[in-house]
Amino acid sequence: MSIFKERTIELIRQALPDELQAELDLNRLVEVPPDPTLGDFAFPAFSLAKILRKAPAQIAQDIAAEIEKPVWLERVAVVGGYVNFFIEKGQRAHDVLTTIAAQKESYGSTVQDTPKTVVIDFSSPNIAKPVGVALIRTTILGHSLARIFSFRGYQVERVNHLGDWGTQCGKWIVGYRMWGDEEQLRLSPIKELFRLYVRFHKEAEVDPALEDAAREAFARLEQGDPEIYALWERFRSLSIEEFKTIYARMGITFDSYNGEAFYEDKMAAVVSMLTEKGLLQTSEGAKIVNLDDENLPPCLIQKSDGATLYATRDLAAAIYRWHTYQPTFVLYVVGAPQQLHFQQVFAVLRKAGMQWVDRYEHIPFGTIRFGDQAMSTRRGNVVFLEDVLNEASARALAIIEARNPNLAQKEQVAEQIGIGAVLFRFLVYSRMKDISFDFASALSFEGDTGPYVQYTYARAGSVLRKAAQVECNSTQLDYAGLNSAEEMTLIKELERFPDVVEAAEAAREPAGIAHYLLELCRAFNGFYHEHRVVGSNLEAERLELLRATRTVIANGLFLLGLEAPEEM
RNA sequence: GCGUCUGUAGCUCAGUGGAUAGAGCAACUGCCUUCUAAGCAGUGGGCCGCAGGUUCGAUCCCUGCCAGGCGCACCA
Repeated sequence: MSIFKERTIELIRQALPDELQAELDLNRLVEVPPDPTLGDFAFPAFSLAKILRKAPAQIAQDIAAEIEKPVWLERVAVVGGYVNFFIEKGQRAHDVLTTIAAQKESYGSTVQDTPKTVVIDFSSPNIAKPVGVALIRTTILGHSLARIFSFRGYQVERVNHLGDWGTQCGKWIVGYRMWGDEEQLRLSPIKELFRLYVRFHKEAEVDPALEDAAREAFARLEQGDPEIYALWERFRSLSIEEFKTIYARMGITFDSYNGEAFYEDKMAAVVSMLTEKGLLQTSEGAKIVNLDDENLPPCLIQKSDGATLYATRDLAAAIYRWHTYQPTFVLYVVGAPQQLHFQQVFAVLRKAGMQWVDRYEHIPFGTIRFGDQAMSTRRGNVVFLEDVLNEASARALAIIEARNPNLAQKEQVAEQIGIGAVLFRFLVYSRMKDISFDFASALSFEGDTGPYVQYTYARAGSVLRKAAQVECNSTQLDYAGLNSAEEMTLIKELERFPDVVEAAEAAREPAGIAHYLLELCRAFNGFYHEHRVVGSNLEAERLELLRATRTVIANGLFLLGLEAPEEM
């Protein structure tokens, strides 16, 4: 928790009647007043009125009278039913800035005595389909969540549950044999496989026999036909290689690429386990688990032709992950349309007596639209992640050429900014919101954007470089001097970063960190505009403020998966 | 029909059981001989979808309704 909120809560607790000290959730009750002139923290006494049978204003008076003022507290004021706390400014500046200076890249992080494991299943592309914008959201969200949980002291296992099995594999095998372009496959495997996928569906509309051919090809793959298997394996590894290069541009790595093919030989065990527990029923020729008592539609386990299904694979994966990782949490970062699917899978496991499924969570997110149409892979109506990144990077480079043509390593910085803009754009919305994708807003570098945050970081760094060339006029730090409105606003923002990280973990929601960074940067830029650093009589203290701001921006950007360029 | 998510400024979105509801974009106006103007400051702009209820207090919690998205058996 942030430094002074914690101290204020402790102070209030001691001032309360004994019987209330334990039961009140002060962390929830204590708030920051809407106007800083009212105080730094406030305790509303209204909720105690009924319990104590006294007027809120009287209770507030009583609490204020009980408080023994520590050195860090400037004063306490009672306004109506509120007890308002004013923190001593110099003390606050000192404690916040020295804490950040000491903790640096670990400021805001948590150490766990015995590290708990969290498995995060994200990105998980279907390798026969392209990395469209829909896939961007799970990839970016999952990556950020992985960093947040890691920062919060968890051992994180990043799992890419590849869609590398199923009848669509038969489609690319058939497609490749009929229209495949070997050259293109080497150059750009994902786009070539995508082209085959789209063409397959187009041709299959007039020639339904293609569907049969695909089914047959997949059946032969399952039987281990060496020629077909070699083809599949080649497509798979080419696709993974290309994914890895895109992931690398975004700083993403995985601990496992075990996907659907990996679980293929673990399906029979799931079916027999469900049979043994008497959960499997036959309905219309298919094997199902009835979930009436959970108020859910039945979960389909096996098709009438004997083939297993999506749910079966997820059951196998869930069981495997439990035994492999003994996780505290398993997070599935998968779109909101699949909420029912996960409810069903989790319900089946619960019925099978696997109580550990309570640790499993679906982390849903809203749909991405392009214009007013939903993405449709089959129609080829997609935007490639790679093209978005390339475009973003190119636009960033153009801006650098126009504004800062002498910048060193322009291409690298442009990549950081362009990709930063895309990542930030996708993280700044609450994950449940549907978002409408358009290049104009995704590639905007002004206002509430990643580049704005990166720019603020670079700008502060520029002042530090400038200061290094100037004689420092003060060695004795006097934090009490940092008492202007702009400085206090900035210090308060810096102070609350640990709370923001904690909330982001609890809600599985990186958007809070993105919004926090925007506010932090606004606070910094307000300060920057109003106060001179280099050559001022508070130079040393303000440099500390700059360093702390840069530390927190860097930590926050890291949690979102963005780079923090030194210069831009 | 059932379930679920969303509904806040012209647009895109924050926000919280509490004291006057906030940003960005767009529009208009200022600010670069001074540490990066990818910036800062200002102006205008709101039945917080509608109606009840709980509460000292609701934009926030509950119920109903309206609008939109998504899902609901052999795809994943």
